[in-house]
Amino acid sequence: MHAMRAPDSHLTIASWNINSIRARPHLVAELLAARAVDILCLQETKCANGAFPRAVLEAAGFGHILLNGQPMHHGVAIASRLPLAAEPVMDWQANGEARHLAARLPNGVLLHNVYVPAGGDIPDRAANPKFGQKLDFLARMTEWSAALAEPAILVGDLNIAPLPEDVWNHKALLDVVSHTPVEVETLGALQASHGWVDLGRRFVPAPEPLYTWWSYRALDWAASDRGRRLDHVWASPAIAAQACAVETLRAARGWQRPSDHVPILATFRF
DNA sequence: ATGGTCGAAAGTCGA
Repeated sequence: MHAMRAPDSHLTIASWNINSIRARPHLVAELLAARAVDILCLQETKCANGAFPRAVLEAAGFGHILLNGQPMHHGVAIASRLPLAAEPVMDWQANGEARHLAARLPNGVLLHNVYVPAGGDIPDRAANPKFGQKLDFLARMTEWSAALAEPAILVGDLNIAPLPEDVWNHKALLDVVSHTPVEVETLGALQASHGWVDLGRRFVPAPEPLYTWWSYRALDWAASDRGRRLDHVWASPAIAAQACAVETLRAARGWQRPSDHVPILATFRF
């Protein structure tokens, strides 16, 4: 008989673009009932802080909640079973959009929750300012990342599927925003700036297809399976060494009134 | 085939 670690030595962090928390509190409850999550990072909450439905999280034991929301668009949140200490919030576009939250966990680890701009439909700066704003957001984030002084975990909707196997058809999506070469290169520079380890791909290596998002516009998302891996969990090398599992919860795309994104869960031995 | 579906909001716009 060999020794086993106590359950409380494991910590599971989930990241999920919920596409409006007020429209989908039932999904949060379903996730927290289905999986042993300790910390839940949400993106696209789409509500002001005062309108955030805290009760659904508190009822599930997530009494520690950090919010960076705004009316209508964007918005991020971190909800936790464990106490969190708020850390400075970044505004990489300097335009007030709520796209970042940071928290220090009880064990001292820093957690960053990010919602990268989608970038519009046309992959050209001149024709589509949103595309340039997306690249600029990532460039400023890269400067920040390069200067980080301590190990961290970075999760969120990065709105880029970097690998050929991160999309349902690499060639067909080369000129589709989220998978263009310039976006992949820009995300690669961000990753390299800190040596971030892509935990999704550490546990499901390419060329296995891996997706976290399926369009609402598909007649049958599961049958066509035209997905993209837009949601990520990254960690500094020292923290990545403590990761023991990653799961993308594909089934959540089929839940009632689903988000178009599914949760990605990472478990660490801390 | 330039569609198709969502949410927020009450116009369309962004995703």
